[in-house]
Amino acid sequence: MIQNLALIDCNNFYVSCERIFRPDLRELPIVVLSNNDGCVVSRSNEAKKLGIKMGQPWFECKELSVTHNILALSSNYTLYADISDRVMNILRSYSPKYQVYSIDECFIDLTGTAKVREICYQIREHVIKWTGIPVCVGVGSTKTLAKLANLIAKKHPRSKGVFNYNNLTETQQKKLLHQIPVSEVWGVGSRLSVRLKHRGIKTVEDLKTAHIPTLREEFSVVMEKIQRELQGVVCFNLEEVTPNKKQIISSRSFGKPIRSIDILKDAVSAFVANASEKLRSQKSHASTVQVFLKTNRFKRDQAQYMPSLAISLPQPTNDSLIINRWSNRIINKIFKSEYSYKKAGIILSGISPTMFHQFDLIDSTTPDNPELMTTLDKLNKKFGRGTVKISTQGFYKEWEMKQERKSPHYTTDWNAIPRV
DNA sequence: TCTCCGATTAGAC
DNA sequence: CTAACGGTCTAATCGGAGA
Repeated sequence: MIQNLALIDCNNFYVSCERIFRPDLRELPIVVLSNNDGCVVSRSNEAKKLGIKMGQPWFECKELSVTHNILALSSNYTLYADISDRVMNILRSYSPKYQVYSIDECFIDLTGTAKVREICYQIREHVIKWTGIPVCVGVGSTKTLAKLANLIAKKHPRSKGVFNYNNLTETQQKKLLHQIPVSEVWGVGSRLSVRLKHRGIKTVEDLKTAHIPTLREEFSVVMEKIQRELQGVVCFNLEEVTPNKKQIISSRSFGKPIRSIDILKDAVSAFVANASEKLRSQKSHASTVQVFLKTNRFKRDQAQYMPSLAISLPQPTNDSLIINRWSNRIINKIFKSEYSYKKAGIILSGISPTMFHQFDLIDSTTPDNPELMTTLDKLNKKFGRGTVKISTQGFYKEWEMKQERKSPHYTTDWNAIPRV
């Protein structure tokens, strides 16, 4: 039977989250900035119309923002994650088979459901009524086609936020795919679309009907799967259980350049706390710790230095204190005092489930302390991140990122609720 | 010269 | 006042060491 797979995608998600608590911002051109108030990562339709590009550095928008009074907000991920949870909880009530694909996207399997179109409109109404977030729904027989259908739902006002590709006749499908540039296909980014264009593949219909052996030769097995998906053959299944991460990264650009090793260690200990907490939450251990430092790559006139060093742990662990000791050693090794650093980070890899951990009975030099870590996680969850810290983490403020335009944590902090 | 494996890069969102 | 440019993850590819 043909799948009725729906992709629900929140419109301008971060901007929409901000607007829930600031109705005065509706209809106004606003954007949300990435960490460190660096780039534009979410735009209201009004901001899009004024020509603000996705990913554009905010300082480049200065002129536009002044002339058109565009408001920029720092990103508030605590708020967005909380709103996302609420949206996902509503969506999963429509089908037991679903996949939360990203913070603002979810696939739900509506195969076998009668009146798919009506249900999709109902979903839209339900979500906006209960959370205030506008969404669009695209339906197709594969993930790739559902994504494409969602694009139509977003772009064409006539669709009123819902588009079902499965309802089209073959002729209509062909005509539609012929109008969409290949760069809009899920998995085809800027570089691939240039290469495809080189081969004469410009529209989605071109890709769907392209010569298979050529496609395999010139591109990858992934491209072949994308083509099959466009033809209606399922190659990307719904992943109902989210697989454990194989690598956990925590890194950040600093608010200003850092020259002091102590401040760097302070910053990295915060990254360690963050990454190992994630590791513990998926009940895993890591066997490799890697730390990297970077100077500001945009300052062409300054000497660049981007050291990175990975070490294998004597035994796998998820203990923040142990990981922090190793990361400090790495920093001692790679740090050079003649540079100013703009970014640092930690990468945990060699990840395996906690239960497979082989205890080393002979070398018990630095035993980890699971009870301490569990307590630490509980306290930080209850009272907020950073309540209990490791090492000197948080002693220095110099490295903290710039966030000059942040909104309150409306839904996760009682004190943030405006008083009447 | 081949193979293995960690390191690095490319690409996506 | 001035300078100001994200973060996370996976897969593919590279390249050096040892067989």
